Amino acid sequence: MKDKSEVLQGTLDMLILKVVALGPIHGYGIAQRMRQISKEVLQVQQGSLYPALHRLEKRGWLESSWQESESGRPAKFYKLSAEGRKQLAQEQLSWERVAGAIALILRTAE
Amino acid sequence: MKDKSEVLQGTLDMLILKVVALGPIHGYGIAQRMRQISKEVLQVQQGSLYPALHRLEKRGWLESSWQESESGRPAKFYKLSAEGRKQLAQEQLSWERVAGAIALILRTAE
DNA sequence: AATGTGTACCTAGAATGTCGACATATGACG
DNA sequence: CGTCATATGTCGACATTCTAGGTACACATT
Repeated sequence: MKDKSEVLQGTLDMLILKVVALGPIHGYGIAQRMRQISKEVLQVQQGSLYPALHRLEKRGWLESSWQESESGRPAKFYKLSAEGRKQLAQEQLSWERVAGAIALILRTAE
Repeated sequence: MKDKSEVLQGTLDMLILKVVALGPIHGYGIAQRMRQISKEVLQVQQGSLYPALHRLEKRGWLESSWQESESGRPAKFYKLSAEGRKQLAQEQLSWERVAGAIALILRTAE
């Protein structure tokens, strides 16, 4: 009966990569931006966000550096690596393939 | 580097409910039908399929009965219950909401 | 007669990912 | 001084899917 768990398993990495691709941004900002662009639908929890960021950095798709946030406090800014850009492109293709297939099923008439 | 894992986490239940909604069908047939409709994209593994069917039956969304399959051998046929129909409608709505939100993010220009 | 292939069911264990809850710290504002 | 928004992080629980195994029967091929 959960109403708020809105991030589809397996899509979070792609979404993060995509948001970071829009320009360097810190973790907290990623969550805000995702929420804003998606009109409040996609709400990443912190317990999902930070592990995901570490995962992506470990795999070499993101690079980070400490800088000052807009509010003047320290924050870890992420940017996309070259490999991250490739990965994003691939995940996007895969998403479209699968989402298209699901649409086919859902649209099948009785 | 997995190439074949094609079922998006969280969508399997919905897909199964939808395929069963097309008419009574046995488990093995569900996998075939899904694969066929999706043009070979969605390939459910048996290790995912059967636990899912038991899960769905336990929750009261599917009902089963042993009957003869087309090949003459016994097979467990599933049909959608009234609650299953409701559940399917709800999951479909939720899917469209989330898939739409993801599309918004992916389409955001730099 | 033996072997393989397709149908049809099933389970156990591992891997993964997400969430809820918690913990920490700072700056701004009343 | 307390509270809120910002900002990072961890930990354990939970659900889901996959890999890999198993059983059994029918039919076709060798």
